[in-house]
Amino acid sequence: MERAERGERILEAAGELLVAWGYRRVTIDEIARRAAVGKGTVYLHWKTKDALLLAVVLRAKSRSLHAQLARMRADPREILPSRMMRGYYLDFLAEPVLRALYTDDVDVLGRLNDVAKKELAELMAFNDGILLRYLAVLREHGLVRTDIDVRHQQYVLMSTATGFFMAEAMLADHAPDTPEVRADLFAATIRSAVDMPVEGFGARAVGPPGRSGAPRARTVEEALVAARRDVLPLYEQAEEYGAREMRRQLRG
Amino acid sequence: MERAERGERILEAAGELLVAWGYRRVTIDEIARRAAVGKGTVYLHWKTKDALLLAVVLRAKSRSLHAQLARMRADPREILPSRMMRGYYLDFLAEPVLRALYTDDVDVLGRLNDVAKKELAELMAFNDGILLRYLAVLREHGLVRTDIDVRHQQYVLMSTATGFFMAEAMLADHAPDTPEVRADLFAATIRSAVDMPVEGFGARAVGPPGRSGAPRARTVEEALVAARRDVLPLYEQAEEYGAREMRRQLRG
DNA sequence: CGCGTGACCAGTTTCGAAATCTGGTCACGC
DNA sequence: GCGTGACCAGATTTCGAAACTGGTCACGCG
Repeated sequence: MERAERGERILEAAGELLVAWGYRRVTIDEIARRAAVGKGTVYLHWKTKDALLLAVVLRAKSRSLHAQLARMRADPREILPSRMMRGYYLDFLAEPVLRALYTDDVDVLGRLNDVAKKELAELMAFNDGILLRYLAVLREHGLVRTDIDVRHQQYVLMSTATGFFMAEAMLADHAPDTPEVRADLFAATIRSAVDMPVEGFGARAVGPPGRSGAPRARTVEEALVAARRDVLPLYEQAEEYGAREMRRQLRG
Repeated sequence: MERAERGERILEAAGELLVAWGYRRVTIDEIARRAAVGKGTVYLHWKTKDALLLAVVLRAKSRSLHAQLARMRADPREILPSRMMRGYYLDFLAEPVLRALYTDDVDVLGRLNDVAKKELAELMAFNDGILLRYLAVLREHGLVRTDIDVRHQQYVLMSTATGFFMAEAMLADHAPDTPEVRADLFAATIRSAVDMPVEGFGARAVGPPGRSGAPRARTVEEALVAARRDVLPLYEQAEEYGAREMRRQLRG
């Protein structure tokens, strides 16, 4: 049990340094000093520096994913794109590592070696796939607009998210002061652009005819619960992928 | 007439080089060579290198603004945020200088001297003000949603635009292939998030009670034409500002 | 006389080699 | 057997010298 706790301390120290100094300036020596272990010990846990810092990022992402899952389990409405992205956005702001990843992106990602870059690219491709399947599921259940091609819808989602994330750094001056307000604006944008509008329908009838035999839900609430059954496994899969990837970077 | 044509050639050469090499690598010597004038001649036209390159950017922006105005004069619907941003986006993609400004932004803007930075910051602040007044005008005429604070609405507009602009560089892989499709997705996003929804209303009744004595328009068409009367001067003002700024950078 | 020019200057950037630092290893010893 | 830090090769930083570049201006051509 000594071992795991030590690894944890190393990850913690690496995370702090990554946020405070940026990738370029972080040194293994300093990480070891902060974690109060010998330098060699760091290499008993991770193959390379990149593997360690990748693990830091993966852990932050995994935490965010975990929170996401908890929210969705607690309230099926959280599977709606607007709600989901709202949560993601707030987690992103609260998690310094993830924020640094976007704010400093050149600094943080520019110096990764090719292996780590490939891992990260794979992770993003994987997440891309998950997002696409997620949108397809919601479409089946009449929970997102169907007047746009799924891939286009995904592009809209990604672009808008990129915009609000980048705005944190670029439009900092003119931005509404509280993260919650910004999150709400982001959510409202996604809701009107991606979520299936329900108000107009009296929140009763849902969406278009579900293809491929998905049973037609009567109320939005029912559709949400039904869709959640299909969405949760996707997120669990994403979580699993991250965990597996993190394990792959370990020694032993 | 010799003079103006010469200045034009210099601007042209500077623009080409800016796009091809990025700000850092552009040299006055090379600009002069390409424009087939002596180096000193460049300084007969502009006070400094930064003034010249700022002029290149301002001219590109001015061209975009000019096209915008032409579109709005031709069709009042072009004043709607979704339409306006769509045009802006396409111009942006078509104008290499503007595109380079976003793609390379660190490279292009990072090296400007303090004076040029201040000018640019002022320009952006000015445009910010214009955008705000533009939204206020449209609101008066019931052409944009009123369920959001104007400043928040502006933030949504800027963030979303930032996202679609950055996506050009960041999401290049997964992006729909034609600029027009991307422009349409952008426009659709803005439309649903910012434009006043009209379909549901049968495109007849318009918006909320106009305050401050603006006469209540009966149809969307009428509202558009009325709003255009107030919007055009704003854009002309922006154009004027750019022209003035450009003149300020000249010799004599 | 006036406009365009390129040699010229000062300040900045680039270059290159020496010096320093850092990721990663491994023989040691607790 | 696990943790450690001295150690090594390769990468990065440093720093003075060399090269370049923005900007000026005395010249001379028309």
